[in-house]
Amino acid sequence: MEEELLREAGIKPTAARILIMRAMSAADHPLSMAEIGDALETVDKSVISRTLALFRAGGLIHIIQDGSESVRYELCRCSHAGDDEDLHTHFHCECCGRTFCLKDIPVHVPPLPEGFRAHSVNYVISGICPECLR
Amino acid sequence: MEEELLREAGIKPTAARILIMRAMSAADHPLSMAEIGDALETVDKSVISRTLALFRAGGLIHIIQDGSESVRYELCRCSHAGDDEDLHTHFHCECCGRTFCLKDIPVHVPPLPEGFRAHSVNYVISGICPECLR
DNA sequence: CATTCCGTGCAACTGAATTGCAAATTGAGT
DNA sequence: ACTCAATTTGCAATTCAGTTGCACGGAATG
Repeated sequence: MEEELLREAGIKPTAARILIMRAMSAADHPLSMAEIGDALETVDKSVISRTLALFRAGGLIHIIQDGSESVRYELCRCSHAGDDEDLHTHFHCECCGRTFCLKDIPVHVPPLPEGFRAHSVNYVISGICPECLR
Repeated sequence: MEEELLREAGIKPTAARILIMRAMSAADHPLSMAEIGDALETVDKSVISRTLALFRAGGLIHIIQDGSESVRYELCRCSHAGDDEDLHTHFHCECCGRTFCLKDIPVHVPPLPEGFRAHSVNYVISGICPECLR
């Protein structure tokens, strides 16, 4: 339940925060700030902005840059242990603008050159989705 | 030489365009619009914006979203054949903000589910670079 | 040489996101 | 339950990157 998750992350579970969390877990794909705003008309975008920053600091969500104008946010499914990414691939449709989670395609993190320390990965494939293709 | 490249792409090689091209090939990492602007103080940002759009349409450059506030652009090294990405990995340092090209690490494009058509790939690893780590 | 086209640079605009601040809400202590 | 301090919320104003409108100027064309 949403309240639990927030408490675990040390975040006070207020009404707005629960709503935002719920909207994100209801969606089957990463949401932009604007999309969250549309889904939750009672919540101001400034609150969404601050809440997402908070969630991110708490390791509850991560960011995806899919090539659309705005950044998208997605709940972490993995246990959050510093490294904050769910390692699956995303697909961004250049035609309809939607972003899909390709849960079955894992991201493989290659061995990095000496001295680099990896923290997260952004792996997005752009192209045309089945619906737009037909 | 820069002029050649532009002509090949069907782009008239004007002074500003050659300067921008040169700045990009001089850099060993992808540049943001702002960085190009800093390097070329005589060229207006509107010109840079329009030029980058032109280069992109001509398949000369591609985009990288590395998690920093702004998008970065990089010259394509590969022959440009519709699919416009150089398939190597990038590393973005969360500390100093620089973006490195990991030329030796190829991006492997996985087989996609039925009906998806891939066009380009954005593969960026974020973390801490060797210099910031010490 | 005249005319048209295109590139350039300034200024104004756009849109996403953030910040300042006052009002509302929360929850801790009594 | 009641009060008070601290936090959260929502509005308005701001910021900032990037883009667009437009007029000037130089290059290409006939």
